[in-house]
Amino acid sequence: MAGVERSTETSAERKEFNHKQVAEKWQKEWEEHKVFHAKGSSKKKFYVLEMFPYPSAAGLHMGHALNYTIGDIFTRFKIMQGYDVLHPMGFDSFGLPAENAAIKAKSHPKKFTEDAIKNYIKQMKGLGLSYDWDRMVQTHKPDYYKWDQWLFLKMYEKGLAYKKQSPVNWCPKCNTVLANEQVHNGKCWRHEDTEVVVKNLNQWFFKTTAYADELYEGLDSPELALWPDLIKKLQRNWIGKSHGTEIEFKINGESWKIFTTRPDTLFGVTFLVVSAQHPRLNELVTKEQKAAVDKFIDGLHSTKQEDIDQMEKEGVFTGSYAIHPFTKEKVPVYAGNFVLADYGSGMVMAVPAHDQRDFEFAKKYDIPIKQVIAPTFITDKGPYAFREDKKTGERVTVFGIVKHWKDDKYYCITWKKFNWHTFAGGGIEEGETPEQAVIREVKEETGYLDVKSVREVSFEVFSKFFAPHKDVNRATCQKTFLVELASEKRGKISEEPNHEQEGLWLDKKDVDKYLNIDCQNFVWKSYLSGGCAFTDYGTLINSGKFDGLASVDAKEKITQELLKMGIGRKITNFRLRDWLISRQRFWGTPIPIIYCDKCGAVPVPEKDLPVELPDNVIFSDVKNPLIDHAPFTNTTCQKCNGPATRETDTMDTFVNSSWYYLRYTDPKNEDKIFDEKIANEWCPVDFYIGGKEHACMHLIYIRFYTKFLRDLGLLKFNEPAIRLFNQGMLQGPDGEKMSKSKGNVVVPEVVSEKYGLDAVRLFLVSVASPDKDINWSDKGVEGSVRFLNKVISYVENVKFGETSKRSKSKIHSAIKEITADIESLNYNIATIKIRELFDSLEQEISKEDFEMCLKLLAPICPHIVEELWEKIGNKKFIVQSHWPKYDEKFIDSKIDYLDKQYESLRSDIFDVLKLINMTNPAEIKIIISQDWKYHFVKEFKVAFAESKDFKSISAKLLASDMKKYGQEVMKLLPGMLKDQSKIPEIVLSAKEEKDNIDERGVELAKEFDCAIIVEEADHSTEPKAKNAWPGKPAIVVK
RNA sequence: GCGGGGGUAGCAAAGCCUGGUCAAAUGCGCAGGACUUAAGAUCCUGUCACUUAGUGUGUUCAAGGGUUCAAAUCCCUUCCCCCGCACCA
Repeated sequence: MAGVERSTETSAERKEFNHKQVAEKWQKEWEEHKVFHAKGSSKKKFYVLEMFPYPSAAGLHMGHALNYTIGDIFTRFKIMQGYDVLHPMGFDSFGLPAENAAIKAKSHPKKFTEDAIKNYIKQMKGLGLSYDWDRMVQTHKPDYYKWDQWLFLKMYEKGLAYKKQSPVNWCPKCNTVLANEQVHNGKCWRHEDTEVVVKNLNQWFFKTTAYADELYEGLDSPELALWPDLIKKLQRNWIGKSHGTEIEFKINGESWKIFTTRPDTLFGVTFLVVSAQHPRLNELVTKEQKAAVDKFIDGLHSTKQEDIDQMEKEGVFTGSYAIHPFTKEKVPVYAGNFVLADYGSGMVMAVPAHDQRDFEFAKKYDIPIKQVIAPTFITDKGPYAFREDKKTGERVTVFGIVKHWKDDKYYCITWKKFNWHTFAGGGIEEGETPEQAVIREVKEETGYLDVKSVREVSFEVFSKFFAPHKDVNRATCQKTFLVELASEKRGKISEEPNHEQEGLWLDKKDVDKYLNIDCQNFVWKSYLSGGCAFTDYGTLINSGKFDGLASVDAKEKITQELLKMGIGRKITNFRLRDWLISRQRFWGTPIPIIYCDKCGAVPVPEKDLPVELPDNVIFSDVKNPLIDHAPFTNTTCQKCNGPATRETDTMDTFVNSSWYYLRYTDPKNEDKIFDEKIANEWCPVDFYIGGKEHACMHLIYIRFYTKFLRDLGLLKFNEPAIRLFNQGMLQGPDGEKMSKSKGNVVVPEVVSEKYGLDAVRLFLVSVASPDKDINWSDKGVEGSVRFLNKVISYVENVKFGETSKRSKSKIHSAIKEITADIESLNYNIATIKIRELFDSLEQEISKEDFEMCLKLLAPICPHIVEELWEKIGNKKFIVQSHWPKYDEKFIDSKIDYLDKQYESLRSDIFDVLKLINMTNPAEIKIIISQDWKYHFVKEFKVAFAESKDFKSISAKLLASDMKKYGQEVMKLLPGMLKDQSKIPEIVLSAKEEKDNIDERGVELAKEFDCAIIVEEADHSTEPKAKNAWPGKPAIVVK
């Protein structure tokens, strides 16, 4: 342990380069020179935004650091590219934790909040993040939430803010409303013995559903093209647009609506279910059923999620019947616990045959199940594929799943001629019932005579195929029965050409493998499962004039018919609900509404905003202190001047974060929420970074607000951000989420003190792609420290002069790749390339070229790089220098290839030395391949590109000058064809290869401490010379 | 149940979209060597297995199948892990 301890100390300090001082020095310099101030004057603007934090008392953690580093790197990159970058930070400072702390300490949440903010700012500044601090917003300040209230009034004006009854979690002991997070397993977080109850309270809502369609359709718009697909999918799901049909059922003469996405199953309706919470439920309950229904409703405990999850589908008959719009049959109406009151119309039609949930319900309450959709199998491949050009003959068939009299075995039949594996069965004859037919068929085909019982299993199934021997299509409707045998008593198999059939008994588990016809398999599975709903599409049966239609067509036709009858219409439904913004809490934006006995709810006039939270309140743990705070609540009505009281509910904190990105553009405006011109210049945000956990809340709300503000005429765009990025989570070294209880929390200050801030930054972005979760690793950071030390010592020893061609090529291709990698957020790849670049630098380099390298590292390790930048004699900040541009003319792929070749030569020499166990060779001879082989490879590649056939390639090659080397060529060819890795990607010439190795001769001689001789095979006397190959010289060690 | 993301060498993690240059970048770990009185640091080498005066062979990218001259990469099936949503009619 002691050794480890020492090692890190020395590694961080050995260069007499005090990381901490360097970091502080440059942070100060940047601040003094206002390096990160957005000017707003330039045309080339860029807006980088990270989701602002809730300032928790625990302070900034490493995960924040990762999140902000991602944005910081991008910001610096964009500044260097010459953009005027807006990169602000602020605080989402209303929220429960501060209020809870205040309750505990009998203090004010403002104090906790502002202390936490101070701490956050200090920490963030300590991380050297590139924020324009002059633009900070804090949502708990009246000059900010004033505009929340203003927006509320605007929504109220447009009818988008409204009040209605809604259930909330209520703790009877606390006598207060609880947030969802405060409910633990259905109990109050402070009273573990107290059940939370659901209470209906009058609550404020924002009508997000007014924009549901646009929010949904917008996901496909080009404006969100750069949002991650994942987020868009989550939102799509959340908004949940579904198309369906609304149908009216008459119940007791009244009209009741239901919503369905499957109007094609309408004829299968055997009951209706109304939500137990339906406001009009009572109208349906008859006197006789009242007691039962009341009992049922009392039995429903709460609407808490945990309970709902485990709840069985239950219901009770209301006593009323609905009239089926087509069949005019009476179908019973049930009240059920599984129907949502606020989705659709709070009532559903139940089709047990084709909906699993309805199926279970029907089984439980013994309600008839009526099949109206037949599973349909159309053979579309092979000789029996259904043919449009042939006539179709329809017939009804019966099949028997024949069960053994003793064992759990089933009788199956092979139709040799067709290679069909089926159960026994066939057509129905004149005058037969299906049961009679199946018994007859079974007897004929199996020979068994002693049938114990017959019962229909599975659905009627349709299949369509072509019968080649009859030259017609067959469309069959198949009924399936379980036929149980009583004994082995057997007669003659009488089916006519019985030599074409072969029957056998199969174990239950083998049947499905044996059957090779889809519809037979379907009925078998259906029999095994003991029955379940068939929920797929198929062909309509038992549906009057709609029989024979496919589901898809039937949906349309049935809806049309209902429309004609005036009792149905096509509608679109959304899962998205209106946004409940009321919070029975103190620490939030007060809702600017007053209540007057005479005038009701009256909005506070704009000129009286903000409605401020009072400072001198007394917190108790019982309820929102605003309620008893007379100076706040008592007011006068704007309309009648009579006495009135203020709304004491505050707004959900998501309200505050739904438009903050706009306020940053004009944070100090006292007259307006923001200046439209400025906001429209900066926005939408070019690059928005935050966690994916916000997919369905914050990111929906912020889109909603953007659209609302657009409709107020304040914005000229539809979506808040052009590009969205979801960073991964940083986990502890153990791969677990960091938490105090697990003791795996990594604190930014502590580690940057130990390893240096830039090393930590480098590590954070080099472990993995920033959108993946990563694990903290001390060892990993040490690796980053090592690399930075190398860079520092390189600068100490570098000789500025000429850059070699090789380095030049490397630098320019690095610039090209790294620029693209940073742009696309592949920071991890960028860091690897930066490491490779610095590792490849030679002692001598031109100053300009080295500066380009340094710039590439600047966004990731800004402090050290700034220091080195100064050290090599630069005045202006490196962040304000220009991002390097690559020049294609310096990039030489040949150099790369020669480098690779050289590397492999070195490693081959190592191999040989190791193999012959020689440590001090006297001489190493490197023999470059014969000249003709280069031609051979070149010509081979040409021939190979045309054809991969051995004969044609060899013919082509032997027709050329290669004929001279025919014997060798023919020896080499098969190998090259077999293993194409032997084909060099670039073929140079013997001379170029020799020059390359000659050039490196000194290096090699030094490395192996011996004489290096390079010669060409054509002039070599070594027998090994013949082994040489283009790109792979022969090696002889002495 | 629905939806999403994954499974790559001791570990972490690239590669997959756009198949060949992939026994697979890079970092960590580990081993050997150089330097050193020594340790640390640094540098070099190796790190799937076997084999050899050599650049070879074998078996690998969760498992199985398929497409292809060629598969970590494309298609199908199965298994496992993670994460969202959850009675949405």
